[in-house]
Amino acid sequence: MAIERHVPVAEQVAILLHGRIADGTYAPGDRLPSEAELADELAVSRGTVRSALAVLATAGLIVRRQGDGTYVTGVMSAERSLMHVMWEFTRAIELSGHVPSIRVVSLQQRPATEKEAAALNIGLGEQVLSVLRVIHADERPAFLSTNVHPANLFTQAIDQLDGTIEMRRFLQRYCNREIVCGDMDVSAAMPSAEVRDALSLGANVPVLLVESVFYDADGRPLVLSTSYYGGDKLSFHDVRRSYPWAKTR
Amino acid sequence: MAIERHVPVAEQVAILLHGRIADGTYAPGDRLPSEAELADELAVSRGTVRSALAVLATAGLIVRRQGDGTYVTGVMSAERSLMHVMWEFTRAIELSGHVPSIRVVSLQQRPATEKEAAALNIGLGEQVLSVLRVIHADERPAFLSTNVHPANLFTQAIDQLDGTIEMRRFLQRYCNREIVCGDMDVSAAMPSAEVRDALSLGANVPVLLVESVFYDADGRPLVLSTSYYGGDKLSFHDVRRSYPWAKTR
DNA sequence: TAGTGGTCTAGACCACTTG
DNA sequence: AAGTGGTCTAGACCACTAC
Repeated sequence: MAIERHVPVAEQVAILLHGRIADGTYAPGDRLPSEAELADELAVSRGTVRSALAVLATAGLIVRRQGDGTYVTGVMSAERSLMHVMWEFTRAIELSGHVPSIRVVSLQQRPATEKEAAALNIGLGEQVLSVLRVIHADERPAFLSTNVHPANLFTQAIDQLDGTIEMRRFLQRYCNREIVCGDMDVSAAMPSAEVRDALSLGANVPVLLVESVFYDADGRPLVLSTSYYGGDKLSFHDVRRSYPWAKTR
Repeated sequence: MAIERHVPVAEQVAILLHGRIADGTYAPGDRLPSEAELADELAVSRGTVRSALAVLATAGLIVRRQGDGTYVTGVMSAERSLMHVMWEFTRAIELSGHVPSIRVVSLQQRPATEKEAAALNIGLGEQVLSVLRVIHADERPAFLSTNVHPANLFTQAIDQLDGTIEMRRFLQRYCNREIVCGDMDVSAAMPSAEVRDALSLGANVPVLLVESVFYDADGRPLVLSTSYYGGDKLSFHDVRRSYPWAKTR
């Protein structure tokens, strides 16, 4: 028998409301029913409705105005931060209207370099799993990406691993770990000959270089990722996350 | 008599706990008192304590583990997203250990171009306020930035505006608007002669180009910002914001 | 098993916007 | 004045972890 997963009520409410926005029951510009009405209709407490609405508001799907009401914005994507782009290349490519595919160049286990050991918080020379891939958009190479994981996260033999799945799912499936945050460096660079080749670029075309370390909820490094992007630009949406009380005087 | 600002209890609790973490009362690695103990000590409800802790957890200052406890992480900066970097250049420069300064190149009012009108959701040819600035780090130019605002946000005469203050404060002070989210494009580019000059760059050095539109809580565009960054790399920290239920199956 | 954080409820009052 | 979202409370039960 499958594990019975307890699904929080607020989550179910959020999914339900998300569905109503997605299918146009609540269309962009519409005002949603009040918290009290929703609580009444769904037979849950007002606090539960508020939790669900807070999720949708944070995602940008709705806007809430005290004394007025809750309105549908028309924004539908909740996963457009730069971090999401970097850990879910294919979704980012889909969102921009192209067809993604992942090709594995190499997948190997080897000792960590000094830089990798420092970033992943492991001993120098400890084993790492290194995955080099090219992510295509409509059969044209877009990203050249190297993911380096601490090998001790994995229990499977290396030839059991499927390198064509997205980094985040890869970590979920094989390590049962969830990416929660990341430190990222973005810079402009002239590509080396290898990178230029892999991305089929002309001469004298700069690329974006994104170097990231992603962590789980406990702050453990899961992956050091180095990605070159040869396309036009990376687009994303960001929402404020500073302290609400951090007013500028 | 000054306006009496009502300060939510949860916010006061968050500030208090933030202070205890900052001053080492709760040191990195320490376990915080339980929610019940904090609620008891501060004479507030457990829900209020939870709200405060949620803010600190989102900022990354603490980690919470069900059945175990709440722990201090050692991470102190809550404002390191790329969006914050782009709207608070000087803070980003400070965080990287340098001394920032802002120099205004020009500040003028003129009709909007087609691109500006589209981005700012105003009519073509409506007036905009355009601010061109160079942001220095330790007397070396780091960013060349143009901010274009809808002129109708401003009531002051143009010569009353102080262009040396940060964009976010600028909007707060003169328009009473708060930046809440933004759409951003990041790309690598070869700088034009003017940009190369302004940033004192050598030949054949690529720059980062960040084009952003920032919005207030109601989705109104406040500014179209175009920034060139001539330094090594932009570093920032990002926290997951996808739907908690958006599990990858 | 005791104690932690996670969720939900029902009710109250406040701040704000709209008519 | 009526109705909205924003905040806070007190209490309950559950899921999980450490001992």
